[in-house]
Amino acid sequence: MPAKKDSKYKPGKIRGENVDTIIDAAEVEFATYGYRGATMMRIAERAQLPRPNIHYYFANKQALYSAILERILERWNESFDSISVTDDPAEALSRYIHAKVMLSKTHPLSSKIFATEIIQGAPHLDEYLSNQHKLWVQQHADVIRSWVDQQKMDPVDPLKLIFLIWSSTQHYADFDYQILSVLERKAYGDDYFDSVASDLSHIILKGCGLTPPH
Amino acid sequence: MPAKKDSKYKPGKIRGENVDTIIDAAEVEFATYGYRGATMMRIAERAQLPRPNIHYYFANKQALYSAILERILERWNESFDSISVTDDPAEALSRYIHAKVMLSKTHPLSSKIFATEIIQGAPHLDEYLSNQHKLWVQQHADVIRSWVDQQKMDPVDPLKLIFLIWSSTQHYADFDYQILSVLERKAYGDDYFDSVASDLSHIILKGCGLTPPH
DNA sequence: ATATTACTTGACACAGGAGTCAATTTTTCA
DNA sequence: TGAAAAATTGACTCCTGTGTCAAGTAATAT
Repeated sequence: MPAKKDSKYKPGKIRGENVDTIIDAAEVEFATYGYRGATMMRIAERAQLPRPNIHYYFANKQALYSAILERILERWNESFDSISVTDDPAEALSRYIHAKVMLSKTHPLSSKIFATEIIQGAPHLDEYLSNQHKLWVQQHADVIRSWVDQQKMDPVDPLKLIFLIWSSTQHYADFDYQILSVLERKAYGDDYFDSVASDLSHIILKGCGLTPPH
Repeated sequence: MPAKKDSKYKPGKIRGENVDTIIDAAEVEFATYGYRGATMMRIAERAQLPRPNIHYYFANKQALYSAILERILERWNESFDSISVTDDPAEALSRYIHAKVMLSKTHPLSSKIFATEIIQGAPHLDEYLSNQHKLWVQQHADVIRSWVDQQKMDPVDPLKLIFLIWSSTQHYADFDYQILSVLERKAYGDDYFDSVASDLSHIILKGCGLTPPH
């Protein structure tokens, strides 16, 4: 186990850099092969480090994977200011959709790792799903329900609306290969995600009886 | 290589049964661990057959996986009657959404395997994506475009509408663990998928300026 | 009944991958 | 500059998983 506690020596500039390099390499690997399919060997190659060096920073594959999941969940939490009962639904939903689409743009690997994890039964996210995550959903569903009660929008099922937003926005990160194949492109264009956000907002908001802001 | 050509002996009742058992077992395994993470050993255990027996029917892991992908694509193709320019958009889209939701209900494992395959870069579906699949999408996008041109619906981007329908419907198969965790259930209720189909239809059709049929 | 083919299965060889360790080099700071 | 901690890395062990093979048993057709 590498140093982490009190020591009169610098805990690490090198450490920080290497940890980042390793995590970046591992994200690609885990997104491409899933947890079981990923190998420490390929992660080491991608990071351009000898394999034992990876084990110097992360005791084992599981620890490395956990570190990555943690980083993903942190980002998720940071990225979303909560919505509230007094918000304008059109405004709030539109912003949320935009934020989710931008996450797909900026962190597609995170989205893929998370998606794979869920598809495969969330073996490493059980606890998160049934605690933090469930709470988040319930709170936000409550807000949507209150908007419905205030007749600010059509009587849609709040959970299904949340699932609709998640699925349609994450799709552009998770299924990028399929989409790019259809588009006959190698990569998304510069402002493709902007158009996705605005098109999705249009359909979803209008579908809920709301008028997209400005 | 097992017999397949002319032989005066029965090619196999036993064969048929075993192949089915193996494929069923393998679907669970591939959906749960992805191609690389899956092991022939666990597939054999699930199928309750000795491992070499699996190799008697499928030369190797790749062959078994290919057989499964093929079966999935066949089902996909069977399940969808094409839509056409003269169809009523509301009718046609609503039917398509319903059909896709029902595929999520009846074949969640197929959906997960397909999703994982795409997320990981479609290494085994390259050819399908850039041929058959691309054609299908282009044809259907053309129909939607013609509906737009005929002013039968709002001027939505046909591709983004197709992606929206795919993502929102497949989500209930692929992300079942997440959804069930939020719903605090062990499995979907009997008519949950019906409500999904109708709620999604409502939002998406209305979002495109259409009125849901009946 | 028997020859022929289909199917079964234990035992093996081999490769890939995880994790360890000890010896060494580099960095740090007093 | 030198002692201590951090970081690197080659070499090793052990395990899991794939695919093969040969010797067997069961099914089938004449």
